[in-house]
Amino acid sequence: MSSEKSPLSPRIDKTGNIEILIAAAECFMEQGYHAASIDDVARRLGSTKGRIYHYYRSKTELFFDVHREGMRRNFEAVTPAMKGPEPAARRLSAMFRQHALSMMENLALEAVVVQGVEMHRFGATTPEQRRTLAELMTVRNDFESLFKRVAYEGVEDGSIRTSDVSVAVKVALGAINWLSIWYRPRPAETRDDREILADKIVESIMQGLNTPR
Amino acid sequence: MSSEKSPLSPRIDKTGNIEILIAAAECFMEQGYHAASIDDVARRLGSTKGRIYHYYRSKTELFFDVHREGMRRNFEAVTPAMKGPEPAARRLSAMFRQHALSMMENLALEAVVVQGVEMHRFGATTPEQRRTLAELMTVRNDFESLFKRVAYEGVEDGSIRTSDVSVAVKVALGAINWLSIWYRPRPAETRDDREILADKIVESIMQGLNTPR
DNA sequence: CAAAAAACATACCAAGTAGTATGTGAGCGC
DNA sequence: GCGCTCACATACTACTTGGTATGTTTTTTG
Repeated sequence: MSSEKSPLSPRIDKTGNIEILIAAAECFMEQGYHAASIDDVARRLGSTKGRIYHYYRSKTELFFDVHREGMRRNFEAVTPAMKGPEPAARRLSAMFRQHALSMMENLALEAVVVQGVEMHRFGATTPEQRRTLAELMTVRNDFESLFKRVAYEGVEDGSIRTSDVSVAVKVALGAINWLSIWYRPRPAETRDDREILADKIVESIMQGLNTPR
Repeated sequence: MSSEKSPLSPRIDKTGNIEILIAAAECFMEQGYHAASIDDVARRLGSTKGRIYHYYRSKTELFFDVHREGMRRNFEAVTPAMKGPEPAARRLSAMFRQHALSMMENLALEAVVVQGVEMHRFGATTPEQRRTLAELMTVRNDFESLFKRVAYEGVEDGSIRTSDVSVAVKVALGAINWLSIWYRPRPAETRDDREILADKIVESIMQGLNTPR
């Protein structure tokens, strides 16, 4: 489920590879992809380049795998909430909520996802990298489509009203993704705190700012 | 109004300097700050490094000035809409609308603004750079405060209702800033097209997705 | 328990890039 | 028309950094 053929050692979930992904994500988040060196990532791991290049053939592939893992967790968080007997607006709310929580709890990974794959359009040289790039952008589109589908259901069952579903979904997802910019966990933060914040965000997205009546 | 003491030649608005800022913004947007080289920016200008380093002492300062110019245009777009006799909700809508239009019409500059100043926390070495950095983050806060202020007015005059003004504003601004990620002008796009899109975005922000009655 | 493979560490290099030092031609005051 | 400054272009350097080639140690396998 993780990815296609692994050209090197078994990628994700062997044991230590997730550590590499997290460390890389943190470096990429703090300094940006290009500014963060492989040595920085290794230093954060308390090891050296050798370890990283043992599992990843290039920095680009490392970035791609961070992106993949971030998106994987997004799907994992959201998909359970999208099916059910409730009206679509309810399910959509739940999806937004789960996505917001996923953003907060996988901050580094999701910050890298937000930083985006588009920037690598220039740098991607090998055909394999280009294929991977296209694949990742497809995944991002699929994720957005999840929300669009449920939103369209809501328009049909009358639980949602908007003049443009596509724009409305982009607005909502943008609001949530923006968490990676301003949200930073406070020292002693509990799960409840995050749920409260997520609820407020969902309220803003679903109800808007206007006085309802 | 642009900035304090200019250590080199008169920065903005001399004539050609704005060209440098735009070219730099486009490069930074496409490749990211670190991946874009000064030579890339110069090439886009049809000149060489010499021209850039004649006006800017370092790449970092160039980035800072791009950021400044982007924020300046944001203020320019939004401030006229914030005062007036209308209820605060109306004025806030107008501010959002203007901000969205500004994002679309200064896409490269604003993409750099969105890319963020935070990433330079690590790289900033000289004390002057650190001071500039703090200044720019203050400007960003001030910009957000503009919206918060009007939103609070709306809560008081009853035209706005939300459980947390601060979160609601962050949600709304995130939705608009997210434009820099997905919005790309179509080949033959008119001002009207952009206004239509801006209106849809504002509608989503103000009314939300839920069916109103 | 021997041997092979996995899991790293070390040492090194070639390429790209920020920044500098210096040259140069065009305009402009006098 | 002479010097002086502005507005760049050219040539060069010092340093960073992605990637590789090669050890070395631990684990697995037969």
